[in-house]
Amino acid sequence: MGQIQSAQDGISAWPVSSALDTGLRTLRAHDPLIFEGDDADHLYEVIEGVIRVYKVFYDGRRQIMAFAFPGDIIGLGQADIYSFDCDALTFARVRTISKADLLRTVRERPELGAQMLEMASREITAAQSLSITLCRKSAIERVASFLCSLAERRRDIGTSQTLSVPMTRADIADYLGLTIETVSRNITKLKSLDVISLPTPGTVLIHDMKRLKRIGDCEVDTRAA
Amino acid sequence: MGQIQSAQDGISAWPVSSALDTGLRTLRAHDPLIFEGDDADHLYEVIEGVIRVYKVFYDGRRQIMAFAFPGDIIGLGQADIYSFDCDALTFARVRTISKADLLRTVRERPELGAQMLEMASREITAAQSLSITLCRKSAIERVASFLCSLAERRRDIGTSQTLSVPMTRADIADYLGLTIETVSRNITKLKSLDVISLPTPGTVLIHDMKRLKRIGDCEVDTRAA
DNA sequence: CGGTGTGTTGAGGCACATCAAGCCAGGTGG
DNA sequence: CCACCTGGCTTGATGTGCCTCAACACACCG
Repeated sequence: MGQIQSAQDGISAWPVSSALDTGLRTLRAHDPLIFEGDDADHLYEVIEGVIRVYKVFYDGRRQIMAFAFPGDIIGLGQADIYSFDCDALTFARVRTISKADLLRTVRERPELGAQMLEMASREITAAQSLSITLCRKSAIERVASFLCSLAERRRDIGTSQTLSVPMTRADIADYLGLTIETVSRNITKLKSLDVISLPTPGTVLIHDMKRLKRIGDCEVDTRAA
Repeated sequence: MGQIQSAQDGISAWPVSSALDTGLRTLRAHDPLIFEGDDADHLYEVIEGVIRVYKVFYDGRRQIMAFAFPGDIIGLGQADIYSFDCDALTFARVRTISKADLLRTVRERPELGAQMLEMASREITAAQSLSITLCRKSAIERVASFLCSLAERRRDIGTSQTLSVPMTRADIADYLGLTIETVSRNITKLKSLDVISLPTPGTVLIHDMKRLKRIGDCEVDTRAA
């Protein structure tokens, strides 16, 4: 249970890995993958499961910077040492890619460099849109846009769909810059607005995708009861 | 007045531009450089002055995503069209770089691709740290870390230094996700803590760099009077 | 001289944090 | 079997940091 669909787009969305000597690694839930300060000599491509990328502060507060799903690459924005911690949210498999190998290969096949730049571009866009989410949006807008972005990763966009949400309220809170209580209250609010329901724990049923998206994009005034 | 030091590291920190057919463009304060939705066919390297990168929302609110200083590249994270607006904060000069030319050149000289990836990496790091600033920090911590990051761009880090701050309170507020009043109040608070002073408008004198940095890094409890 | 843009300061309100209590499911041990 | 604990989640009461609204100081300019 709680297991994310394995890469539905086939073996790997990222052609670089197929041109390289790569390894595989299997993680159980909560197994660590990267510690902040480690030598950043590898990239990781998520094959199955969900990986949690986060920073812990001196005072114990935690900012989750990303949930990495199958097809995502971890470590692109890292120079010599990693600036974050990283562990498995669920059972997961990742492909390990040596950065040294990768750079050598890119030298031989420049077109792969463009691919990597594109991946990096996407990561920049993601980080910037997270900035905006965290700064400009109200609590309910953050929760709504979080659910939307989960749904969008599942490709099959319709008006109604069920969504596996393997992360706890604490994970969501630390990703959205809220407390678990506020996350919980706003999920309840979305329920009472008939936009979603929770058939089982760890599952969200989206009734009205368009409305959820409008709320997440700040196009709805949700202050009324 | 209000003019930022021109690139003190010489002609260009970015070797790519020297290998390419590039153009130059001069902007007066408030001249636009990029409109959201434009074809993203160029990158821009700031030579002199400060460029403001921002998004405007349907409701008129504005999020400044970056202030670009000499040596910075604008447009790296953009696919086919720009997703932001961009104008000059001060008098500025930028080098225009055709993306098509650039890609062609990278194909011939793969080592430039690695350079670009590094630039992209830096941008990812910047965007992520902005996320954290916006989400985890109190108002005074945001203002302090903003001043610190301005000071760090000036390289010469000591315990005391004067800083040219060419942006208005509104710019700072829209960068930090605060209101102009809150920015003003917290600058006053930093003054009354004897960490900074304002010799003239547009100039900040940092008395205690270490303390400012500690505040910006959330290592100080500033709730007491 | 009034008009405009920028910055500062004060009073009050609101959204979210904090503190606290309780529900439910699952596990463990008597 | 029940008693008890634990972890995840929800809900309520209260506090607080920042926003909102408002007034004013100051420089610049036609």
